[in-house]
Parts: sequence; C-alpha cells; structure tokens
Amino acid sequence: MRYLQTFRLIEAVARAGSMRKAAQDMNITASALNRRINRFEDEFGAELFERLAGGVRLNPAGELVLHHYRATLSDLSRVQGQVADLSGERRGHVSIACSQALLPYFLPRQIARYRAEHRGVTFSVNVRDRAQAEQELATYSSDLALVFEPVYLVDFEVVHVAPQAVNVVMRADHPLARKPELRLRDCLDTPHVAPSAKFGVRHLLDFAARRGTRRVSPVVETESFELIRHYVLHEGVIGFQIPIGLRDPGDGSIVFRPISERDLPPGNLILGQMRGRTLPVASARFAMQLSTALKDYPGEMR
Amino acid sequence: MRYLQTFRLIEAVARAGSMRKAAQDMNITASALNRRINRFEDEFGAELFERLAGGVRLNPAGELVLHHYRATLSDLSRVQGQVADLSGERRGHVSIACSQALLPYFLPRQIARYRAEHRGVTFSVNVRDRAQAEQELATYSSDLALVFEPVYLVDFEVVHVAPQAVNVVMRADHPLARKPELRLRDCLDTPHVAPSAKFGVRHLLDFAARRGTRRVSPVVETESFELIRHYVLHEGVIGFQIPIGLRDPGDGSIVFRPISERDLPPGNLILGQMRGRTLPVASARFAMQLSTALKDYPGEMR
DNA sequence: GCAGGTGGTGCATTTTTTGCACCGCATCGG
DNA sequence: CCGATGCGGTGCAAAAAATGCACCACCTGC
Repeated sequence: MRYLQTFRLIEAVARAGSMRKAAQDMNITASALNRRINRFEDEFGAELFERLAGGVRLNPAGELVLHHYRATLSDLSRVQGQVADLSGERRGHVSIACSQALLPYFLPRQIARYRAEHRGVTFSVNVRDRAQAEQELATYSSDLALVFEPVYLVDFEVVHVAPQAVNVVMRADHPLARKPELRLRDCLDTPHVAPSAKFGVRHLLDFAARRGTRRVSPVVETESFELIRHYVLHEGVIGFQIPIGLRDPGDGSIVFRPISERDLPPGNLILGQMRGRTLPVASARFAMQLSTALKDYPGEMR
Repeated sequence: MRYLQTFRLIEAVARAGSMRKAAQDMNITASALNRRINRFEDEFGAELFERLAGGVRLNPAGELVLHHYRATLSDLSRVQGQVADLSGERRGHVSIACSQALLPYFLPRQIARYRAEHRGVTFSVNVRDRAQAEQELATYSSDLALVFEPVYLVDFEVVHVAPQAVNVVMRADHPLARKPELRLRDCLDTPHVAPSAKFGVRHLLDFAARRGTRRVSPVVETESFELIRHYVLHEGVIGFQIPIGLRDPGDGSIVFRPISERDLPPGNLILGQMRGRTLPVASARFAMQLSTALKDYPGEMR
C-alpha cells in the first residue's frame, strides 16, 4: 500500500534516530525524506520528533502516531486476509512470539497440522523471552504470544492458560532418576544446569528456592534450553525444563521427573494476544487450534 | 490528511453508486477517479466494486475496506485529540446520537457544563431513533449514543443504564391529574397522543397494551415529542414521555404522572459506544460526565 | 577553529496525477 | 430495431507533485 509510505518513513526515522540515516535505509534522499516528514507534521498539526543536535527522536505525539500506524497496518492486513478468505483462498500470515520450550516439538507439529489444511497460510516464529514477547504484541510485531510465565503487562489479553510443572531432566543413570517425583532440595543439592534469569522456569526456581532460604547455583547457566537438554547427556548433572519442551527419545538415554508441587507449584504457559485487537482470520483460527491442542496436552510429563 | 484521499474517493463512489457522479461530488474528473480506484484495487489485490450496467456497487471486500477506513479515521482523530491534549489544549470534538427526549433539558445542560470547563471542545448532536443510533455507532459517525430502549445490536457496548418510567403528560385540569399514579387502562381509555412505532416509549406501550389485550389508539401520532408536549395544552388529551424529557414549567399549566409499574416496567435509557472502540479523550470524558449525571437523575419524575 | 555530523531550503528534473477526448458496451424508449 | 443516453475504461498531453542535487546554517567534539 503505497499511501502509507509516509508512515513507513516516519518509522524508519524513529528507528534510525536520524533523517539522513533513515534516508539511506529507505533508498531516498535526505532532502525528500525531510520534506515528507515536515509536510506530514504540518498536515497533522504537531511535530512528531524532537530535533536534537545529533539527530531526531520521537516525541510523545510521534509515539502516538507511530502506534496508530502500526494498528492501522495490522487492521489492514487483517482486512486483506478476510478478503482473500471470502474469495475462498484461505491465505494469510500468522506471526507468533514464543518461548523456547515450544520450539522442538509443540509448535512445529501444530504449524504443520495447520498448514496441512491451509497451504496458503505462512508463519513467522519469533523466539522471545517473556518480557520481549509482550512488547512484541504491543507493537503489532506478532499476532500471538505463547509464553511461559509472562510478566502480565496491561496490553496482554489471555486467550488460554496451560499449567506446566517444572521438570528435572537428566541422564537415565543419574541417582535421582530412581524417584518418580523429586523434591526441590534434592535438586539444589545436586550439580545443576539452569536457564538464565529472564526465563520463566528460572524465575519459578529462584522464587521457590528463596522461600526455602536456598539459592539456585547452576554449574552452567545458559539462554538455550536446547543446550541444557544436550548437556545433561555429557555430565551427570540435572537440568530444568517444562514438559511441553520434552519428549522421551525412546532410547532410554534421558529421563525427566516432575518436581513436587509442594515445593514448586506449576507455572503457566499462556497464549495471549494484544488486548482488544481483532486478529486476522488465519491467526484467530490458529489461536483456536493452539487452545484445543494445549487443553489436551499433558501438564505433567509425556 | 491527504494520504487518505483514495479512501475518501472510495467512500464517495460507494455513496453515489456511480463513478461519474462521485467524480462530480469530489470535484474531479471521472477519468482520474476511475484510475485511482483501479490502481487501489490493483495494489490491494481485489476488486472493491461490482461493475453493473448502471454504475457500481460495493462488494463484500469493498465493505470491509470501507469499514477499515472508517475505523482508521476514527483512530486517527482520536490520536489527534490526544496529541492536542498533551500540548495542554483540551481540544476535541464529541459527536453523539441521541433520542429526542434528551434534547430539551438534559443534553443542553450537560453540553454547556462540559464546555464551561473545556472551551476548545465542540459537539455535534444527531437526533436518531433507537435503530439508527446503533447504526450511527457502527459506521463511526457518532462516538456516543444515548437512546431510550435501543434494539441491542452486537456492536453496541453499554456504558451506562438509567431506568426511566414512562410518564403521562397532560394539562393540569385533566381528570387523571388528580391521581398520583396512573393505571395503563385509564390511559388507554382516555384520548391520547403517542409517538410512532419506532420510538422506545411507544414500543413499551404497545407491548404492555398487548399483554392486557388492549391496543394503543392515539388520536394524534407523531415523530415529535415536542409536538406531544405542546399538543396536550390545546386539547384535553394525554401524552406519553419519559421524565428526562420533562420539566415542570412552574406555572402549573402542565403536570406529569408515572404509569404504575404493575402495568409498565421502567424502560432503560442507555448510554453506549461502539464495541471495543477506543474513544477520543473528549468523548470519553463526556461519557463519564453523562454517566454520573444520569446516576443522579431522577428516574421517576422531576 | 576545523572537521564531520545534523536538519532545512532553492531550483531544476523526474515522476505521478489529472483533464480531455474518445472507445466499447449495456440499457431504455420510441 | 435503432439511436440516445449513461456507464466504466484508456491514450495522450498538460499540470502538479515529489525528488535529487547543491548548498546553507547550525551544533558538537576534538
């Protein structure tokens, strides 16, 4: 849609922090860009940027305008989706921000299932931590967010909640593997690998540990859940993960056990969208599929 | 905002039902208009109009696009209002669709009170019957609707409810004026003036009368509540009205009495907005003022 | 005080949009 | 049956708008 070009330019300037840089990014002269911005500010009736010595920065009015633009864009693509839909094409695009735990099994399967029925629908999957995911919704960068223990922000509208107990993952020959359920103190007494602070699993662990006046002191701390799963194979340590990101490989090499609910209540895996927003058809349908899939998914193990 | 011109043209074509007529309305050549429409359809990826022999008509895709445009426009003006607001100006515009009963006393007073504090805010008051008022919200033609007994449509979001008992209005020397409360049968036995079927008051009367296997048979039927109020002065008949549209003139020429709740439950005067829409600041504030004013307003008489 | 960055501007050039004339087509009325 | 009329669409030249280029004034940091 060419008529939104000016907004695209505004966004570019906001991102670049300088008109000249933005002009380069958008393959246009700084002069042309400058004039479009100025003209828009005239028509709109207010300046959008603070003119500083080293460039420009959005002022509050600019923030509002940019938000309006993103909302408009989102609504427009929703309309395009609906139009394609009523011509019987079932086209569209779903963008989802999610936690890492969804990557190995759950999401690939769900996306494949959806695409099996609607070949015209494409996906973008953005891995974000729980804070970023909500930001992603607020800027209309993603339609949906599926995150473990999000930091309830105002704009986050919960679509579905799936409880997930934190599990311990370890090699099958680990001493703790003999018990069907583990106590938190046993885990903390054992050398362990843990995700870094910005993840929900770690947040729950830290919280529960503090309650017992203990501390989580990982031998390896990482941002990658995949690394955790693989690391426990190389050293006799334990890792933490939620069941939706786990699956028994079948060769008996690895096992997982839930941590007792007495020590650690289940966290919530939450599917959400931007509050009050009307989602494109494809996203709305996919969200429904996710909801029912999550309902049937085992909260404990699998 | 010039960049929305194409949408304005689309709207004009939809309204005129023909490109040539729309071109005249918009002071532009039919050729230019035609090309803009065609180009937009190209970019958008779908036709918006059915090309008929005698002109064009919006197809479903076009309806969606037009709705998107109106929503965009509404959001944009909201943003403009907010921007003006944060520069401390308190500007804005409030458009309200309302029933006739609000015209003589309630709305003028409320608007004046609001404008006394915010001189920069302007108003448009559109008198609509209860069906039209909801339509008005759905097309973003009005921000608020204040209607008696609306025909609950899906897009109508209730902001406030104020019960209003139907009152009988008559000259002070009318025989029925002696009773403090009237029965419906007495009213129907007396020559009466009533509003036409599309109004809430009449709807309630018809409903209640049918329950008692009676019929409302007015000697004068009108769309004007003002006419009703004045007509009862000239002939010894009674009229029907809700208390918010009534006020004792003080000279004792006219009186009003409620109809017993046994015969006729109070109707609801409802303040509403388009579902899910974020109102401009001025409209939102005015809606709050209306809510509190309605809460204090007598539901019976005054 | 100079070098390198910024936003803004006058003017010629390029791109886009518009107006005019005209086409093919469907409908309607004699 | 056949013009007359009104419709959407198109080729081409004119008008209007956006752009690129060169340049200005300004600020900042070295």
